Amino acid sequence: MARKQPEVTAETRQNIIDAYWQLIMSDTVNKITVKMIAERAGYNRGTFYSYFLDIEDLQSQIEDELLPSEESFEKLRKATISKNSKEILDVFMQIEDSVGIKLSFLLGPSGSLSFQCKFKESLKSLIIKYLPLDLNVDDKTIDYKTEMLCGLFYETINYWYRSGNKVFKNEEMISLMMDTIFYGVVGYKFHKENWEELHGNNK
Amino acid sequence: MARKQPEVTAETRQNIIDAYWQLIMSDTVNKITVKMIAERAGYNRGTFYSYFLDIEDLQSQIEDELLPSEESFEKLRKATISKNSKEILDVFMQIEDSVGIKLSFLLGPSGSLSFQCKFKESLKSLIIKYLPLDLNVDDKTIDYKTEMLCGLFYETINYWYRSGNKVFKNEEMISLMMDTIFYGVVGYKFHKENWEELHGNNK
DNA sequence: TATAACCCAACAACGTGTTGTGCTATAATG
DNA sequence: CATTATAGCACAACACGTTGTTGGGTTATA
Repeated sequence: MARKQPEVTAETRQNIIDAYWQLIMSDTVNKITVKMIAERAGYNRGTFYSYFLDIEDLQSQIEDELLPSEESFEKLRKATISKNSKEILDVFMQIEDSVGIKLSFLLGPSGSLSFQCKFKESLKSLIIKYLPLDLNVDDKTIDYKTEMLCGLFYETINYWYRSGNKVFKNEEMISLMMDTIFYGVVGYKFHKENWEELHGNNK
Repeated sequence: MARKQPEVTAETRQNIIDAYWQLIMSDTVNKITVKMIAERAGYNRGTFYSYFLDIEDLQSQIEDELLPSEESFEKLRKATISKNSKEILDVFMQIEDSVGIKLSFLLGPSGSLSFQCKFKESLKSLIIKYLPLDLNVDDKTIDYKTEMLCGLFYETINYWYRSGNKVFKNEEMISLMMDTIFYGVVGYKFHKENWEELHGNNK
């Protein structure tokens, strides 16, 4: 538990956080200790406990700052209404240098499962809140559809970060995602030859 | 390191593994130690090290046994060719009681990130190997499309396990997934009103 | 009676979280 | 201006738990 509560500084706190980021993002380290964080930050080990309960506490604090915000999706809602596609991009591709690097790490294989779950949950609740539903759709399937829509957003964001923004331009990426959402994963021909014959062209 | 290599039994090994499963699946425990595993299995702590290098070694061994197998997708390939939809279901929904429970746990929020990555990778390589591509599609986008197809498979499997197979029947689930893959995430009406006007109905 | 499978006790090494004490630079006070 | 005071941190030590290893002992089976 934090020992002396008032005797803390925002600067020292950030120094400890930065040291933690350096350690988890250097793939040479797998098991991180409080001692390592304190040494990297240039503080005594006891100082760590003046700022955080333990490593898990530190981790959850820095993760919460990286979740998709309410404001960003408010921008999306206005963008879909005002038909400004440029603003749609900005929401998901606001890779503000250091922030984008941290995000792509946490979302990756060496990242944090808890963060990925929280990220998906935030995405889902924001999608439900801001993206209007077609009321003609079966209530039974809408939950599944929402899950898939969220999944496509999530995977696209992940792909965007993994590809290092090199493969597609912003406009191409968002266009490709929208096409996939609205028209399906075209490109695999087995459905035309088999699937429609299986169930009949009932769609 | 395992001390006495020949002096081991498959039965004892399985008992230790079962004890580990009991511990990680009981949400009352968050930090698992070798001592806890040994006590739960009914063995001395030293016996654990005769069978596994450490907990991480145990974990990776049991995870590899749960990855989607080559045979299961061979069944899928034959199914798509022979147009037997029943066999397609069996591939992804062969929830053999205990196996399904373990799978859904590892794929969940309290599961294993390393397993989820290995699971996705296996899924991806199998999809690339067995699902035929439409050669008319742009090479640049096919990587992204494959990623999204894999994501939809993954999310559907996850949804299937999370819902406890209660919401949809097997046939309904696979039909819903196929529809989503081929025709997109219908149900959200914002695309008809906004998206097509944004980019023109160029698809 | 020999061996396989396991138990038991002990070990050094390391990480954890806490505590008491002392240092030093900056700020407040008479 | 000299002096106290305090905020921020260093340092050392503590009890405790986990780790991986080792040497020796036990028991049932063949």
